[in-house]
Amino acid sequence: MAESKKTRRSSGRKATVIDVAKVAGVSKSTVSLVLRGNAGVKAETIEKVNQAIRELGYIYNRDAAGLRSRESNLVAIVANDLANPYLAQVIIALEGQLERLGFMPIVVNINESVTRQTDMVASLKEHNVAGYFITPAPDTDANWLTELANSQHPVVCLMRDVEGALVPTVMPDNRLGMYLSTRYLIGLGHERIAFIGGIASISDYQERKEGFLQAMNEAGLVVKPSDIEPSSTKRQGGKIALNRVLDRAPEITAIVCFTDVVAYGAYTALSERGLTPGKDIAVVGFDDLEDSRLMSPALTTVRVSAEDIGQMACERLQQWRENLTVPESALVGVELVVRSSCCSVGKKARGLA
Amino acid sequence: MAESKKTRRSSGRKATVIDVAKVAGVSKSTVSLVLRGNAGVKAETIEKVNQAIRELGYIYNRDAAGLRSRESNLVAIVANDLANPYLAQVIIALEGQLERLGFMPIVVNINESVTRQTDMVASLKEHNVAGYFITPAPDTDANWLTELANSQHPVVCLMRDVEGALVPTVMPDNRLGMYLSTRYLIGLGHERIAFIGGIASISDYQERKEGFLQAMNEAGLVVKPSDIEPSSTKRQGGKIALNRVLDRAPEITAIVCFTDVVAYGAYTALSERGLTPGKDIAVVGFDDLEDSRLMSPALTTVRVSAEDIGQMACERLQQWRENLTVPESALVGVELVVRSSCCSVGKKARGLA
DNA sequence: CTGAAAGCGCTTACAG
DNA sequence: CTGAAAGCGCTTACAG
Repeated sequence: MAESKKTRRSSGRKATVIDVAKVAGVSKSTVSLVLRGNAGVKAETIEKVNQAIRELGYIYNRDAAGLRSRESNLVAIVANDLANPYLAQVIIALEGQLERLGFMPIVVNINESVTRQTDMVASLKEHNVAGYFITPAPDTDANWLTELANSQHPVVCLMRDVEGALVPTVMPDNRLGMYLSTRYLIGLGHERIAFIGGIASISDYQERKEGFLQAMNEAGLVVKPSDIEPSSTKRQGGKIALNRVLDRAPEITAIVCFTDVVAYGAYTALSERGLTPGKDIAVVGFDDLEDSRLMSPALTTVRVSAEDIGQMACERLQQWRENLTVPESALVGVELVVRSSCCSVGKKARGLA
Repeated sequence: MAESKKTRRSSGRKATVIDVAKVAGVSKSTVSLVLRGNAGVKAETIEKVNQAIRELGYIYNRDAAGLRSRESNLVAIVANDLANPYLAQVIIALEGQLERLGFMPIVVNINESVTRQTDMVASLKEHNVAGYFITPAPDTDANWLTELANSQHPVVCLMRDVEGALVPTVMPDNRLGMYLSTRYLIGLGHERIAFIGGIASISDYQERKEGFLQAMNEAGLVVKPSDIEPSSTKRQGGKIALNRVLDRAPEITAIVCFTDVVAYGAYTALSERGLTPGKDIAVVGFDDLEDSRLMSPALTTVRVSAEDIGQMACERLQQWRENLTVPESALVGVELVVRSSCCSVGKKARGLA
């Protein structure tokens, strides 16, 4: 039995729909209906077909199916940086959603390079993917993105907005998140607060900075331009930025970090300066990575649910496919998670002591 | 001009090879030869064809091409855990290599689940990918893997070995790496050394443990079973494992960690215990992640070049495709990177003091 | 619910 | 180097 199966399988070419039809004793069309899960085929027939498929080791040929039907089950997740742990979480959330909808998610990494982004997307077009999720590379051309959406399939931007592009974006409420964390620090009595990390050419940086500035302005606190220090979003960037800012102004008592990873870098730099976060200086992050509650002290940060981002992004893809109408952008809610990395200061601290 | 282009593009169906042939004034066959980069077409003709392609906004249909030629430019990277930063580095290295070879790398995340692995690979088969790189999920069936390699396209395992599977594996010399780091600790005078982190059902865990035990045995040091504490490979796992091991035996003076991430968790736990790595206790990791030199103290660890893994894995894929012969497995070299997380102890420390 | 026929857009011999 | 023809393995109307 096992022997005969093996023989049949390895004998000659791969099985096709025709072979399956023969073995099942039905027509090609019927096999196709079963393969596509079409309603209205007798249960008994379905069973016969599936039996034949197993027997022959038949493998569905999606190249042929896609050529004829012009449809594809592939959805591309075009990721700007696979080494970014928050993005990894978003990808995982997206994958879960997409599979439930019957899509095959494939991720393509562009490493923050517009050139790679252009090349990879061109290849994906040739493969006729059903839709795109994309965290656009810095300096992505708005027209390029709009054309992708027009001429091809649904496109949803994640995490970053490309100004002028007619494409829905799903991203955290960056402004609100930073506003909340900054207000929290102000409430603890901090008056000289620095903002470190992030690359100025990306939309989320601008939004987070605005949230920070808004909170400061509302409290009547001035922000010196030199207290804002952009940097790479890697750990190393946080370390460098923190040192720059504290070298210039040791009187700073609180640090707002562009992301948790930047905050981790700040932790390192502080420790090398003999300063303890949560005691000598306050630090807040953004993202609430899994690791952040394991830092010591545990990092106070802004939580953005990767699950929510994945879900809202998928909803938009579906809406686009079904109604053929371009969905609205969406802001995902944020939440301040208070842990142990912030101390009180000044009158506030004395008052509490 | 811009106007006429637009009109042409949006008028009706997508351009095909036939349209390109008409505009270029050549035959379908010639267009195909140009598309496939076939040698032996006049430069002038190539230019005419490319001009027509641009003019029409022609998009190559890989479903049709794949159906006819049975070839594909897709190579799948089946990743067990996208949240693992070391794996992210390996993926990035692999992508670089694959693109130079003209492949389109797509990554598929299986989240350490055999079920997802089976499902995703089944889908990839339907898409007729040209080859597979795979970091097998725990409890992967050796026969399943062998069959994948037999019946389909080249398969190269990364990082983990599946015992009994007839598939080449490219992974670090785990045994040597741990042997080196343990010897180093022994050289610093440590006698009671714990090994923490890692999941026992995966090959790299066994190999790293063996390297550790070998060094201990050679030095005539006994290892209590309770000084070996497996755990998840996440940061949280390292934290828990460290606490378990030190709760049982506070006299332990050095910790060998399964990975750098586990070591990060150990750092957290130590700090909460009021212990400083590199002063009160020695810690070594494995992987040499980018972050490890930024920890404070900077982590002593075993470096494995992700670039080398990517390169050797690609070589094997190519060899398989070209010679139709299954390549040998390969061990990638390792290197001990001494930084500041290890202290001397006992006679050794006193001698130096 | 089933069958025979056409066709998706390429590539592949093969003849010129 | 080019052209006419066949065919890859499906899905899609359409007739029964």
